[in-house]
Amino acid sequence: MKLLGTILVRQMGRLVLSGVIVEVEAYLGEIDPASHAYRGLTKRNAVMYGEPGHAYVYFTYGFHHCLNITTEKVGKAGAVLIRALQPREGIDRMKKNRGVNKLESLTDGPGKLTKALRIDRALNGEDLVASKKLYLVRGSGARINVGRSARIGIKVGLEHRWRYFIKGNPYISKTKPRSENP
DNA sequence: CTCGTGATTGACT
DNA sequence: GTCAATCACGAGC
Repeated sequence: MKLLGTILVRQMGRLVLSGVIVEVEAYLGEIDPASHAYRGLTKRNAVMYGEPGHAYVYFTYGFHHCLNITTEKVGKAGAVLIRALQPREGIDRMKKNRGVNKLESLTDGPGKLTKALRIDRALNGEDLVASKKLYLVRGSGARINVGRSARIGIKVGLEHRWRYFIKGNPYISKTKPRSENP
């Protein structure tokens, strides 16, 4: 996944928060039962059908926001869920936003990183190329060791191993995919 | 350390 | 009415 190693920047006035993307999951519409777009276009997932390179932000579990980046052409649903970041700039501010002091648990989960970076549905549909509030910066290009596994937190579509992460990075999420069935 | 569970809103059936 | 791409915390090992 090309997004691994890319830097995600959140800018609020003079304040800059950023981190390196270290863990992602791919979701495709139609063929993917775990995707929000599996049952077709709805109000919530409309952004997934729009242009690639935009932010798809949704609210879940009554507490958390999750950040996705759309990947497919207009009319085709597809997005990549950003699951974890390695904090880079504005770390003190992120700690404040999260109310924690440990660097490793600052952004090692999809709900955590949106809270740390103050991402909410106001940023849904944001153009990550043109935006000044939330955008991507090409990484260093350093060689990275990519691992792969089943996706986390879903009950269906486990046959697709579409979770990608930087192997050995301490900031990836610790939760494991549910492999068995209750 | 690992495991289980409660919290709480919005969108879909 | 039901359920969700999650997290924090407390109990038990």
